Amino acid sequence: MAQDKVTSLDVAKRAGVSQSAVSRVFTPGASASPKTVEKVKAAASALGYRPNMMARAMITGKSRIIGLIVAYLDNQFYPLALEGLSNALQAQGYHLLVFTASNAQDRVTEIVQDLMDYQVDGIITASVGMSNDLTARCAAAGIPVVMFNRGQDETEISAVTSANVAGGRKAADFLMAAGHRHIGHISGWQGSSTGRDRQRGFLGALAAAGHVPTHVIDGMYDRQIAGDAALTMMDSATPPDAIFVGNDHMAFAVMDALRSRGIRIPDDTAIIGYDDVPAAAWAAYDLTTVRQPVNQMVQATTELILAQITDPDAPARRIEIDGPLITRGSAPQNQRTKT
Amino acid sequence: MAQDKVTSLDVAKRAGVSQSAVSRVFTPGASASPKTVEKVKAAASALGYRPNMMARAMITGKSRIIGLIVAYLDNQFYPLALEGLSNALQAQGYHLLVFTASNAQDRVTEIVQDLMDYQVDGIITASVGMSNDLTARCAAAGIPVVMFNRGQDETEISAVTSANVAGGRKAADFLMAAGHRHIGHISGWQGSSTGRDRQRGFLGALAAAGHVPTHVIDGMYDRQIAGDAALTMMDSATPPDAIFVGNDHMAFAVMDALRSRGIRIPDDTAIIGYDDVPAAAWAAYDLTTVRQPVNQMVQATTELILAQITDPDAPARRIEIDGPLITRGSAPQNQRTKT
DNA sequence: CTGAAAGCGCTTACAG
DNA sequence: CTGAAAGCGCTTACAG
Repeated sequence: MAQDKVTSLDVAKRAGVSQSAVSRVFTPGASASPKTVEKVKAAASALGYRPNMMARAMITGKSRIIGLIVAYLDNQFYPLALEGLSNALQAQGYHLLVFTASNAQDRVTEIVQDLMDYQVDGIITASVGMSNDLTARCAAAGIPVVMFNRGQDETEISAVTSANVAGGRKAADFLMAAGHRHIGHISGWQGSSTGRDRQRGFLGALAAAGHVPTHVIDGMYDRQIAGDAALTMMDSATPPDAIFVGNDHMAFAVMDALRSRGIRIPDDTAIIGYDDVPAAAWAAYDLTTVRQPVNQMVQATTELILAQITDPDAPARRIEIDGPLITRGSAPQNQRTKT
Repeated sequence: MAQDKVTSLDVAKRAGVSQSAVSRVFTPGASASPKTVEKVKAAASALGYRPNMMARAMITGKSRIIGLIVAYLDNQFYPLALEGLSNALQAQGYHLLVFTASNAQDRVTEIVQDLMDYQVDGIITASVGMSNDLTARCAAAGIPVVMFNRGQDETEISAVTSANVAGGRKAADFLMAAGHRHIGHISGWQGSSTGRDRQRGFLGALAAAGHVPTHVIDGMYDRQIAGDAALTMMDSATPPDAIFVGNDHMAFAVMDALRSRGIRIPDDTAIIGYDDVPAAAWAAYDLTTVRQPVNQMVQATTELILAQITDPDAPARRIEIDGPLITRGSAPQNQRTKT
């Protein structure tokens, strides 16, 4: 069943040319006479021949495979990024070998090892921290790495993020302008750069205006923890009239939790999230949020990794992309000043 | 920078053995004396050697890569499936090469071609129909294919789905038992087996009880279309007091649309979805839905594809996994009978 | 158990 | 432009 494995030699025989000629016809920068091209193409399609990428990869050292390490596919932002990355790379003739991983450091080591075994041309990590050791190994092996939606200060490794500090600032400025004076913060995981940067921008802007947050709790990017944190705040002596939540995924949980207590949004408490995932626009949440421009981030990541693959000496770069605050019902403009 | 490319020959020299000996030490079913193993392992780790998967793949004809074709990553069900599939396969030493694609038939042809170029050991398609031609080509090339969450009648190709007909029936029985008599249906895309099967089960159960649906509209697995369909139903002469929606993703849109009109759920209209994605349990929706047991589906898919890779003569199988109806607030039990 | 040798399916100098 | 030949890094009979 199946006379599989049609090789370039088979095509060569049928076309009456050498095996090298066949190879040249299928190699982009090749030189072959129109006549040869024609004969080879005819024979190839008759036989159903396609060059073996593995063999090609072994010789050229280019697999045209890019490793992607992701975690948390329950946060809508990442599937969207994955889809965008896959599409953008596909258009350039590259493909994504996906590895799902938690943030556990040891697993990441193992995974990067696996990735390297596959001779991937590059690695994109989304929502995973990379140790310096790992970074060093990739550099030694000449494998470009780009971190997506995560920065890492200590190492000189490329990273693409949104302008998280500025974003946190926007959330604070917006809330203060809307007249809020009792503002809480349920942050993103403080073990991540996104969580830290957004918090830094947020608290910085508050402090600059002489304000102090009612509460600051690490939501760990977890629904349960975030929801509980919100209730803790409301049960305190100084319940906030607005909460900035470190990402949309947690903000939805916070809204669910508050509503379960009969707390009205935004009347009793306004909510701002971060990401602007599709569900933020759904009527049930109608969430005011700072947008992470996922398409631009995907494009920058793609360009960066491709540039580094093309030129191994290309310097690591850090790209920050600014995103607007999207005003929706969960935190309207001039809420308190209308009173 | 980087003395990359440590080959088995380098290790052999350092260990004082032949290159074949090195290869044997790294080949699972090999035979090597303890002394050889020790010397080779020492040399290998000193040099940082790891076998080149590409070279290995070329010889053995096994890449340990499985192609995954997905679409619609905005429907939470698929990211979850992707994550599960990736984890399960990773545990078996396989990895997923991801291709995102719409259902456009031509693109799929092209993609499968790409996939075959990479010498993938198998292909899993999620939410994509495969033409007979494509199926034939894969069979000819000896590449196992498993369709995930989609069946296809005409071809003898493996498929794993939930028990969609039974699921549709459950939705109908539940709604009738709850006392509903004016029941509408916003179906999944009728170009898909899931959309058709759920509808068939649903309408069949209704008919068996002597009931006729108030409306049947194809929601195309699209939020906008589904929401509009719901409003169309409510604006008609016979507004339904319950709607069965073809999947959760559309059901959320339907709930948003109805609420925007001030229609109360479930008091005015009860809603049932299909999938039981995580968001169905979120308080804002609290959606009654028929669960697709994603973990079991993932496991069955993994076992099936691995079995077919191991034994090329393994017959194609169709596996249906039954899932329970999960009762939540959007469609309570005995709703009308309580009145 | 182990080494020498052939070969997987290609690309790429090397001479024409 | 084109063919013969070497070689990419491995695995796997084949003889010891």
